[in-house]
Amino acid sequence: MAVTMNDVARAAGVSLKTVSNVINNYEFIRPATKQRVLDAIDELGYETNLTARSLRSGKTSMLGLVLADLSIPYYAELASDIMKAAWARGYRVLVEQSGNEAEHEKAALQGQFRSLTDGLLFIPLALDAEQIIAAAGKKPLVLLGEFVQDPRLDMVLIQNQEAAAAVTTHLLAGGRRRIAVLGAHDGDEAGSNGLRLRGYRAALAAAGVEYDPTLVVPCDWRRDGGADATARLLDSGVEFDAVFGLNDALALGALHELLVRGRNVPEEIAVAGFDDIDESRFASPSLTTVAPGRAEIAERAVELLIQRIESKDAAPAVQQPKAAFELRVRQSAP
Amino acid sequence: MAVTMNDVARAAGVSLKTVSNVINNYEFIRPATKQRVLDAIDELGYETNLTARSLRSGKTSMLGLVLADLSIPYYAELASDIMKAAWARGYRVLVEQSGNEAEHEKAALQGQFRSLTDGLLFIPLALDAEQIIAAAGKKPLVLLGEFVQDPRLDMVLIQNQEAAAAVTTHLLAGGRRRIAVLGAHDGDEAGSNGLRLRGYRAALAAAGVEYDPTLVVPCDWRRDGGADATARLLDSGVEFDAVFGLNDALALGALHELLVRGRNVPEEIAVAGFDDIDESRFASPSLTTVAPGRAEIAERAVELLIQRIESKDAAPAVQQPKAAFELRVRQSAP
DNA sequence: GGCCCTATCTGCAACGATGGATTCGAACGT
DNA sequence: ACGTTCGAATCCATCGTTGCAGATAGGGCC
Repeated sequence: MAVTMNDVARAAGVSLKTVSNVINNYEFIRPATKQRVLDAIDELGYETNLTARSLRSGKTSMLGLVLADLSIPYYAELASDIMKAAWARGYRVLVEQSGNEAEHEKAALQGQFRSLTDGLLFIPLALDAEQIIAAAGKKPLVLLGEFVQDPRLDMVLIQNQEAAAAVTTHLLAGGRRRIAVLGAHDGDEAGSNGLRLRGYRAALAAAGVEYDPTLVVPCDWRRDGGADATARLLDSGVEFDAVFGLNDALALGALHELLVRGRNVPEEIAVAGFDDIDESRFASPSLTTVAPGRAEIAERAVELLIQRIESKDAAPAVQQPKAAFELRVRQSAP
Repeated sequence: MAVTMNDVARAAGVSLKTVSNVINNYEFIRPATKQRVLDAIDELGYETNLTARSLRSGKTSMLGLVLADLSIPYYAELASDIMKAAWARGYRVLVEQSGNEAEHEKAALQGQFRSLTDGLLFIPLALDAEQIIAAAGKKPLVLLGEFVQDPRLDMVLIQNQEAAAAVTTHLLAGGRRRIAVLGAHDGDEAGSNGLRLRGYRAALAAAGVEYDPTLVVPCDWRRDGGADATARLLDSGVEFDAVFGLNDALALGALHELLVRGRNVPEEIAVAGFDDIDESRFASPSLTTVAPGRAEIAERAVELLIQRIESKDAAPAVQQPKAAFELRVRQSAP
């Protein structure tokens, strides 16, 4: 049915191995022979069977990418960047959605599906460092951005704490003193929520503003989570003059709820987010946020993973410099 | 290095084939034997090598999905749905971004990468039916939603024309008479732009409103495309009392530009879109749009493709009923 | 001229699984 | 009692490539 190397070899009057050599750019082939093989390939419409190649060579040229859900804009945009970066280096990306559930994350780390990839990019949300190390197989693994550090794991970090502090400082500079935080729990330590909350507190402390736990509202990191949390906050009667969503979706949900309730943004209440997804630029009012260096993270993570795959030396996790972040001041918090 | 079936067989004291039989749930195996094999698998941490299985069985259990770019919310949400539908049926999805370029689409249809998948889901944007038929290989192929019909191809359609007509009719019912259209070219016929434009014209005609080509503004189907087009429209001095973005991104870009320019939405100018992406619900004002039945499309397309893969009969493209659409009336065009 | 080297091409054996035929008893029917 | 059937496990070939080791033939060197 399918055309194989054997068919090409027969058509070109050479051995199967020579066809293989041509395809793999083996150095010592007479130009005439090479041309004959290429012609035969063309004529028969031969295509390499990547499955067979993988089995024999032990490489799949695919990277796994585990994230919560593609319908979340930040992950979708990050996935897009990662796919482009991988593609440019001759790798494809197999995406797996964990739905933010520990079971799925664990399954993705161990699962059969790993035998289809040469390495894994992982955005952990439910698992902590210990669990990841326990569950991880022996193939290269690079963690992305959203996590606490651990010297035993390779990871590409964003400046969660510093960037969150920058946002908070910006809000403080605008005269805000009662800044609500959406998406964290008072006491969170690990994970991006913990780190961003820490940044918030550090900025408050630096400005001599007292930290008030009643301003910290836990919720899902999604638009409706942000809207609900804001509604609860308004209903509870807690006073606040700014909202910091720990990601843009939260901030946009909050923004929506505030406007629905007739609050003026930013005059009465300022709103800021974290991520700088494309949508934020076009919100009304446009959303002040911080860009964590998404493109850079994607590039670095892919680069690091491929390096681990291709060089056999299992070097211990090198401390990567963190990606540069950039505050984007827009209308919602000028 | 990796544990193979052979190792398991040795450990369990059975033949390699018996291990294979256990894994594939072969009916006639003594419970005791089965248990011994399972124990051995567990103990050795054996994992099936999917590459080898694919080579031998000729099936990869992967579906290809070609779309323009995951950073576009509609595609990201669709991809998410598709992956879930495929997953539920035991298939994985390998996403490929075409960037909306004919070359890339063609490459995706023919490329080596197809040897990694059992079939392809394809959202064509740059290629027309002829080109697709010419480029397509012999593996199953199902086209998604955004395209004109062709009896030679399998496809799952959305009601482009009807849904666009419904949006237009809604705007007309609100008293709007000068409805600008973003994202089409006067004269477009094929593709979703053509079909949606046709729906718009049909609705105008039904209401006895004259069609004015100066209200039709071509642009990229992205937020900034919509914003730019709106800016041009405003600058040109053409009068209009509503904007219909042929997708939500366009409408959201338009909404943003209108608000920046101080126009009242919806009092002065109503805005409506097409797709009902999650973001639209949370825009301010929230966006009136039409949901084309995304979940249904995803489900149907996956189902159809898998059916084609698993039943060898190459039945000619059955005319699928189109997915049901639903108008979502919100603040931007009440 | 004999020897080694280099360029060019070939053959064999894997990679790790599955399909199909086959073997070997034990149970069954008459 | 003996052929038949059926459950349970085994054996062999095979999927389409690539790695590694040959094989062959000119050419240059001494």
